Amino acid sequence: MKVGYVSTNYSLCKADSTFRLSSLSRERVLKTAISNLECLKRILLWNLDHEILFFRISSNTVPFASHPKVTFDWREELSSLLGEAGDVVRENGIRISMHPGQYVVINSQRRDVVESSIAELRYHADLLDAMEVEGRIQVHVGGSFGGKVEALRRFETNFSLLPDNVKRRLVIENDDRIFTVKDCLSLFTSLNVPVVLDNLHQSLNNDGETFGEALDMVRRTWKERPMIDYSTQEGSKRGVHASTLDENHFREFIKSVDDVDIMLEIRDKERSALRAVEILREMGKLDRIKNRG
DNA sequence: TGAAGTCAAGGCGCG
DNA sequence: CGCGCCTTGACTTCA
Repeated sequence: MKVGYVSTNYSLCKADSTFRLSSLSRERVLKTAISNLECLKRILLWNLDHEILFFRISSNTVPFASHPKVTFDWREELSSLLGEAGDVVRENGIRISMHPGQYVVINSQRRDVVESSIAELRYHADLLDAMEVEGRIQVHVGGSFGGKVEALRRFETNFSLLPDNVKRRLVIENDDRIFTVKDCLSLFTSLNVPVVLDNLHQSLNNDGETFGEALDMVRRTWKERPMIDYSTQEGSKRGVHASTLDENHFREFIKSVDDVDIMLEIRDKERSALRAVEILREMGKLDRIKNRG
């Protein structure tokens, strides 16, 4: 199994810097993106030294890349840095995901929202294409306007509008209020899109199945090893991610799963990832680094 | 330099 | 019907 964390590394550098739309300029986008990509490469190398082989790249890497005001070719300008980061990923068997924000709503009933969602997804896929890596792009189903059945149908309809490089990379995650694992599985049946299982969301929003049953079901949607999101809740605040790894919970959790890669959605990022690596190693469940025996 | 004010975007729940 | 919430909240301006 591999363990990963999200977007940036607090002890190393910031890979998710952005700025205000009001200060948008070609120079500002490039300056920030260069700094984010240099940091990303440092993080990936640092992660290798610490046996962390899964990483979620920030959607902020190239700020405003999908905004209509960004008309220049950022891929061209950033190609060598994108290539360098991609080399680190490929040469070491690192697994990559991305998770666009709440404004990507594929099943929106508003045409303008669908269009901007497609643009944002295209940016994510283009970034991974430019890095020449096999990364997954993880989204939620979206809103429930008109009822869940209608909303799922709208997702299926709008899915056909996505560019091929997005379709190939897209995976769907169960959410904590509306769309359960079972709902996501119905989209796998119609669209062949794998399902990312989030344990915290599944515990808050399910159809009576256990976590183990949910995992068995989503496993069948993946050709490669399933990705799962792992978190626990911070106190009694519904859906709020823990500030740090609950080691006892994690240990028990790990006993119940095999053959998955685990993305930690824990707020202290690399700190918890280091602890999780230790625990997996202890339990003999940690993937070794490619080409290093 | 610290604090206050503002931020691209959607959708939902709550009052 | 308008507002706050999603977030280790962060950027930017103002004093």
